Amino acid sequence: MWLRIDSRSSTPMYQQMIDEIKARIAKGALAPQSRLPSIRELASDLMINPNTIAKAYQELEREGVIEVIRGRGTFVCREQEGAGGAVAASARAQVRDMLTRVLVEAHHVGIPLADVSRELEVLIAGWPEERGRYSDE
Amino acid sequence: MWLRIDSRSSTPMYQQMIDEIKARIAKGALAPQSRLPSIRELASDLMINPNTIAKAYQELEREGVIEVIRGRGTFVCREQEGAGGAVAASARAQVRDMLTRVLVEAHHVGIPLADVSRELEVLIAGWPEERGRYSDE
Amino acid sequence: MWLRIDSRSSTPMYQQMIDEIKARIAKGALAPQSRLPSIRELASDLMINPNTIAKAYQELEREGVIEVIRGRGTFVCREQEGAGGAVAASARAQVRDMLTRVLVEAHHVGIPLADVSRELEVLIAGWPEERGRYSDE
Amino acid sequence: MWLRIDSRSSTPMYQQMIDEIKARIAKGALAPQSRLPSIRELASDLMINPNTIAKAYQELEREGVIEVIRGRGTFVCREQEGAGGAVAASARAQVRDMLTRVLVEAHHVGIPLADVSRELEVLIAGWPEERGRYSDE
DNA sequence: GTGGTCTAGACCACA
DNA sequence: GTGGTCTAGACCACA
Repeated sequence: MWLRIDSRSSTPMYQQMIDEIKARIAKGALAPQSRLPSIRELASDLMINPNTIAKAYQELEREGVIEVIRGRGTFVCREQEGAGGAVAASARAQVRDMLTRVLVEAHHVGIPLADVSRELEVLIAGWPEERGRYSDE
Repeated sequence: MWLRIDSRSSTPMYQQMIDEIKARIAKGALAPQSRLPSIRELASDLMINPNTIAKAYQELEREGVIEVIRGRGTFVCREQEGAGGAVAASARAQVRDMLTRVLVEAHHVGIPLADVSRELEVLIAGWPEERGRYSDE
Repeated sequence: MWLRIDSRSSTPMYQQMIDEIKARIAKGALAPQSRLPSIRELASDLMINPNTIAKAYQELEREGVIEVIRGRGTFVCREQEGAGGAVAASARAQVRDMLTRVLVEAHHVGIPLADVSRELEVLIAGWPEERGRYSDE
Repeated sequence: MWLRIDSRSSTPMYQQMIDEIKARIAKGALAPQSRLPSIRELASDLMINPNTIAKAYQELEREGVIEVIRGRGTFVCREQEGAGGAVAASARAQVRDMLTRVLVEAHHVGIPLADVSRELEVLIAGWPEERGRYSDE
């Protein structure tokens, strides 16, 4: 089974697919240019309505993560480089926002903020491939 | 206006309220024991149906964040419990999960992971009050 | 403080008073004929609205547990003997209903029914005074 | 009629539904995995507003008794968790509390405590299925 | 088809 | 005054 989806989860199935595919790409488990299963394949594989797969793929395409080439299939885009300037600013704002949420949640379950920081370091240290990007400092 | 809600957002209004109130408490902007506006007050303030406010308050009460005192009003709880035992494990797993999401998202918008880490440090440094909790190291 | 009431509890304060007073009588901590504090005394003692006390006392009087004697005060009734016949049947039905609830709850939290039974035996064994009533067998 | 609800009862209708459904599951009358009627079905069946049914279902889901599968319907959960750790302790305390209430009530209606005990034995003996749980002795 | 969100408004219980 | 329950009905997201 190419993908593992939990139909009982509260996050919609199409969203789970989006998250999982983006995660694989980010971790290098899905290389740029590589081909994704067709909607039909995946639908019968997961025993899920094809419309659900289609919705996930459409959203991924809209985000510029994958691209559909008529008659050939669906592929991971070469590079998703965050654009500079205004777009970058909003992207950073979004990341900051997500981090704030993590801290708020940590507070309410009684986890010290320092532990959150340490946890992040561990995750980054174990991250598969961070191919020579430069910090924008 | 006590709270700012975006009725056009895709996240439900009641969820926005929950998030915002938890954030304020976590940041110390809403002190323990302090009183929240009554459902009717907030409803007329935000021009939102009272049922929507009630739903948010009920969920916050269920989470142990606020408490209702009959006929008197709604108040921020004294203390959010420290993480202990099985609860702590799942809470930490959740935090790790949220952090992973942040890293995945950062990758896709082209933000170096080191920048995410730095951003987190900045947020923690500016966090209003972290009253002497101990890391569990 | 004669009585301990939790204003934060989800069970109404007047109901807590009813439960507690009935429990004390059942356990012999409040003897028949003994005098209860006046509404005013209790209200100022607990810093609670007198109307709330009055409501509890009224309900207890309606149930035949206490009696108000004009100008003298409020007293625990001599004996609350369950009447025979039809009343007894409905009383037994109520008890059976409560026991069923306990078993349902026990099931859902994963407590074996045998443990519930054992727990009940322990409670009965430690019951202060069961003055020679006869089982109706 | 799948469910019997008393709209004149002082216990809210949604609470009656919760109690009844949990009771059926505990007695094995509603098997794990089995499907509950849809909100709309049940609403028109009972001539009750769908929102009221939804509230009951949501609470049951929160308690981990049933689960919603998107677009498919609502189902009884596979297994109710066994009581372990801190949860177990508070669960047992709650059961003890409920039993105490029963004894207090029995006293006041004149039912000997021994009869309560016997009644419980009868209920347990007639309990549909108690599939090999172990007492924690 | 399924459940989730929200409104406008009535009525009730509690303090 | 406070919050809780319920209705009738609209509209939306998901599968």
